[in-house]
Amino acid sequence: MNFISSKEIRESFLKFFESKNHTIVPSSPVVPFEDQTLLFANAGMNQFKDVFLGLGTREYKRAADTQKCIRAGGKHNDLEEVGVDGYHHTFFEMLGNWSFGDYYKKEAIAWAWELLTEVWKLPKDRLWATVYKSDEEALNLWKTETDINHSHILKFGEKDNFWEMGETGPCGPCSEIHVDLTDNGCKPEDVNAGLEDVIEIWNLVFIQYNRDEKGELHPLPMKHVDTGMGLERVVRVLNKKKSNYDTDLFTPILDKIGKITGKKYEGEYISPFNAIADHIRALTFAISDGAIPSNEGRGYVLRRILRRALRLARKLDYNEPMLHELVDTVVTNFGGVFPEIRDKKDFVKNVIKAEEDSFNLTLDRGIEHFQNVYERIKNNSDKVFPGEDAFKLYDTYGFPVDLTQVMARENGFEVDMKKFDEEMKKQKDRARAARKDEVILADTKMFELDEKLKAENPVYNPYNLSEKGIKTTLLQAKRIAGSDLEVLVLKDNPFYSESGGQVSDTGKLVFADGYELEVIDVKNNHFIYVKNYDHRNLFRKEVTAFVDYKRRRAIQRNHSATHLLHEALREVLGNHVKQMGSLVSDEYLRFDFPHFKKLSAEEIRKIEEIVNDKISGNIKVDTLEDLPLEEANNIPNVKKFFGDKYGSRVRIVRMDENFSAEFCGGTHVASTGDIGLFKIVKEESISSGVRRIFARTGEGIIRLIEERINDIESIVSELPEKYSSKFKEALEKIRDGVKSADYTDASMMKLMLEHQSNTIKSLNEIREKFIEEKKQQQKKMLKQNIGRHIEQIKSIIDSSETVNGSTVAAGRLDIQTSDEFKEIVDEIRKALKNGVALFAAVIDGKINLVCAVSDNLIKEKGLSAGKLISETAKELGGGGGGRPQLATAGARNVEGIDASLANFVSNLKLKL
RNA sequence: GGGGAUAUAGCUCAGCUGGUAGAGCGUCUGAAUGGCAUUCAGAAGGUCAGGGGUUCGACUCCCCUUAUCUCCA
Repeated sequence: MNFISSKEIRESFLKFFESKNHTIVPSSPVVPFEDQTLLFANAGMNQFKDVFLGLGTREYKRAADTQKCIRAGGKHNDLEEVGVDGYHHTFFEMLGNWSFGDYYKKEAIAWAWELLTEVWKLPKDRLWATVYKSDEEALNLWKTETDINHSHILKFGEKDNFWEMGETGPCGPCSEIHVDLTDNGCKPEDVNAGLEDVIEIWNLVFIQYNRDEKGELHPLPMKHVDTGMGLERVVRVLNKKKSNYDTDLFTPILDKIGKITGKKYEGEYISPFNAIADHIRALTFAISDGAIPSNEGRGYVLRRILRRALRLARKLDYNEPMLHELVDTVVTNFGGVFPEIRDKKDFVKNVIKAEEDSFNLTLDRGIEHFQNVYERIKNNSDKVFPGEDAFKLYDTYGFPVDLTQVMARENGFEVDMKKFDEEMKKQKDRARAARKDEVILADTKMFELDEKLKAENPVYNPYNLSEKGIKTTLLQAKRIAGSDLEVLVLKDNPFYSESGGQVSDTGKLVFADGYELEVIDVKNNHFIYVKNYDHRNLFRKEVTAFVDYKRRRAIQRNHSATHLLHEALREVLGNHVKQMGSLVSDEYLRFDFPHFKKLSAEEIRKIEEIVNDKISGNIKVDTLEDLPLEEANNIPNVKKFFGDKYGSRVRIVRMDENFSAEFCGGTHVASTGDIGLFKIVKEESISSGVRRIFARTGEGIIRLIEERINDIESIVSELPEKYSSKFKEALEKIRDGVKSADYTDASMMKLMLEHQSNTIKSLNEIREKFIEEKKQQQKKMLKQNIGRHIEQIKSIIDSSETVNGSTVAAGRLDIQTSDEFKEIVDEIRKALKNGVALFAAVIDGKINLVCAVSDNLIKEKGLSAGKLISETAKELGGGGGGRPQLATAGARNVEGIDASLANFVSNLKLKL
């Protein structure tokens, strides 16, 4: 058989199913932001999960695709295995075809056979089929629909041939196709035996049951087909290679690794080469789809993959960052099928380079810690590097244990790996135990419409808002146990319910008899929270619902501004910018997106300029209601949100056809001019690689100005009169200006903000100058005072008695602050050549004591300042200590000072 | 979600069982040299991350918060 490229194989698969009336769909992102239960896309069916669960539908009944998948860390794949053999991967492509309630086993089996044997020309006598032990239907179809050797159809049990999505949910029997690559042909018992030469290449799953909580199976009204075939494996089989890495999916990357490191792809180098080639594919695809290496969740999986690749690069004697250099090769080879990696190329390289640098830093720190441990143990005769220390290096400082082993061996030591593994097990047990304690509190049933309510057809329509309110009736009222909150359901609900980052509306309900209830929150479209409901019977009573109109309009300004900001960010920073989180309230808007460095002042200025230009253009905001999903997807540059699921019909909000279009269920201004001024007030990092922007619009700008005035006032109030007077005047003017300001006048707002910024700037300069002046003054004072104290100390010492040639000095010092007291402590020893001195000072009503003893007396008489001072301190109701030369203490009994000082002198005389 | 670690001068970090906050590099000043590299002498520079507690006294011990690093899930 001649060489067939991976590109041809991928294309022929899709073409084959297209000819069988399948819709070819793009791969879903490998990073499933909308599915919290899944770290990475790990099978082709992920994007159709909602269909199988009966929650969603598609425009088509047959589909085929090649799906980007990542399996790392979980049950399916141990990261440490990748590269060692020829068929484990972190990243791979899964070819698949699906039927949603359309064709079933017969076609699935016939077509699979046709593709494998007629299109790809695999020898029929080398193929084996397996079916679920009781699935006679599939067994017979293999016999009637294909010309497979009947002795090559085998039955297996649950483990191999029954597929389940989870503990409950859709499931069914499957039928696998295995290929025999042995030299002389295999026997039936070799299938599913884990042999390298007899491998499964295609799994056909027939979803026909739903498993309930009791574990019982119920037939599904709609039966589905879900198949999966690993591209890497197929390419290897069709090209008769021993290893997946010997295919054109990997060889260009392996060549590039060889070029960079100068090593040949042979012998002990094969496994690191393979692993690096595998890992760079995973990293490139995952980062392109929006994941970023970090210390938790999927980001952490990426970090581990990247660090493993770097560790293995060291086995190729290459210690420099090199992974980012491989991105180009990946993009050249896969950018045609997956254009997203081409678009994000530079971003991916930057992220990888940054992470490589950060790992090098971690390694440097780890080496230091290794040295510390080694210094401690180097003279040990057993030459064992303790497992606890190796674990600590790994656990706390991220230093890979294999590097510890290498470094230990270089010094003739061996790491105690048994102990290391024990520590690791403890760590895992801890994490697992903590997981069990989790309690799920969410009472979701509270916010679902029951059958009775559904029959009433309650309407959720927050879009056509009027200040006059809307008349409707009350369908339900339920108290939340243990609270003063009541949950109401209206026939028509005009209150927006939190979604897509936009906060819920507030407002009030007014009943015909004048009874009013305040609306404080809305959940799941229909459920309205009110406070202090007095339990009168309101069932089916007429009510007028008033949304807090002013607040809603402020929210809408921020929401529309968020859309403009999103597109402006993409224009200024690049198209890797995606919404990772968003909050739209009446006060401000918040927007999170992936970006690897701080935004510069210039970038922020540009972004604001673009948004404000669009505002001053007063562009009409279009809402396309109830658009078919497919049509919506075709809108150029349309943005979807993570965290939202879309049905077959969607809502699009568009501002300027060439600028911004987003899937969005939120409410917006009529035209952009209503927004007023847009101003970014803060830009920060919330985790590595993720930035957060806070911005304000419209009335929020006025609030911003007012907040700033308060800031300025508090600064001014700290300043002395000579600096503050002119600012006080300016403040009054601004306050007056704000009162009469019109927030829709964007240029006026802009002027006010600029003027204010300048004021704050010059104010801060003056403040710093003032603080510096004050500080210098205090220092000068301190010096002067200390000079005085030293004089006092000297005079006390000079006028003290001497006993046997040694001075015995004691006295009170006139010191007010503990700073000054600290400063004079070592001056005492300087002034005291031969003798003992004890000084006391009362600071803040407490006694501070210091005692000094000259060196000769410590040696000759065994005196200790620490002991002496603690005796005196005890007398005075305190304690203290220190070294023999010098000690300090504190006490409370101020009246006793003079007596204790006298006592001290007379006691000492006896000792000298 | 759970565990470990770190936060001290502009930078890199010491600081023991509570009792005088330090080093190296950098900065500034001065000296040596025709200039630079360099050498020597001196100086400035600290809310010991923030907040609470224990204590006569906390950089040090305890608790909380924040930020960063790291491992496990």
